[in-house]
Amino acid sequence: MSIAAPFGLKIAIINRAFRKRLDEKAAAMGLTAVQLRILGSVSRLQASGEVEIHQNDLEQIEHITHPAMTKHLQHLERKGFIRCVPSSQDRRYKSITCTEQAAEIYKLILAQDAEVFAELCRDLTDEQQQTLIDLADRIIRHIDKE
Amino acid sequence: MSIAAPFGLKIAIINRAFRKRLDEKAAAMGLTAVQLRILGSVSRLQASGEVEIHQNDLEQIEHITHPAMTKHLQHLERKGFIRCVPSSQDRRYKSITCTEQAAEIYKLILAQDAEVFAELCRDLTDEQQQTLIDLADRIIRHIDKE
DNA sequence: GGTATATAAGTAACTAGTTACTTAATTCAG
DNA sequence: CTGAATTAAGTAACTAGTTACTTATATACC
Repeated sequence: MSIAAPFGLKIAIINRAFRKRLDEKAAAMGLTAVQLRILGSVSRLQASGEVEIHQNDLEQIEHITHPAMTKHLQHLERKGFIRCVPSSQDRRYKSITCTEQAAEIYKLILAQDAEVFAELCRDLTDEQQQTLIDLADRIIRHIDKE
Repeated sequence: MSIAAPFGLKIAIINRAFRKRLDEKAAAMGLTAVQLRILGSVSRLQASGEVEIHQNDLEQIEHITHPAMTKHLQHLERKGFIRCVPSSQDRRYKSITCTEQAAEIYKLILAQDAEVFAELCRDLTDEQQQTLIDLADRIIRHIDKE
């Protein structure tokens, strides 16, 4: 039944399955999958010594549009995971920082994402899993070219 | 940048890119990508001689939850693409039929999905494209097992 | 026949995403 | 130095998806 389906549907099905499983793990922190992933990116950039993190940067990393990211950051700020202040250099930018409780969260999100991946791809060999990742990367590179 | 990203993010990025492109094609008929896909499933079931099509069946095919499907069908009915009547056998079910204008739409959605697939996977060989489809099918089979 | 259970569908309230538009700060041309 | 173009962020209104709950019909057991 799923086998004859259009590819767009297959991607949508896998995407929903992935998010559902990650949502369950993220709920333990009072977050959703997407919020946790964004928080992870802030955490990683901060740990890597980035001078200032802007909403703009996160939009490019997550491939999310402006209004969506605005809402995610408002949720994260309201829950006390991040803090946003206008940049002193250019007051159009807002400078985003993690609070202490979120400092090393990027390790957690990476681990949990890997768990869900392993769960969904249990029927695939290690080699097939790596092939899948490579193919996905190639498609994303193509998307980024445009 | 995308290369080091968690796999869940990669799937989400590809899913959004796919839906955006399909949305643009579907807009020519006054529909969204998801609505067009559901209409295609109704059309295909009807053409294959299914006795009665229920909301239930469509939810399983599309892997969509009940409330989401309820809204999609309401949109499709309001726009005149489908018609819903209570089944005479069991009045809990609603029996869904395409109007004439939607009769062979499943061919259109298949063609447009294939176009978007080809566009996104332009940098992949035919063999790699087939591998991708096979791996996706295997993951979906695993999801269905649960 | 009458009550308990199961099942199809609908509703409420929420997060996630989109396009189109507005606001505010900066930059650059004259 | 002023005014136009650029750019970061926010808002409005919408579709898409979720969980949790309600309603209504049908079945099954007594």
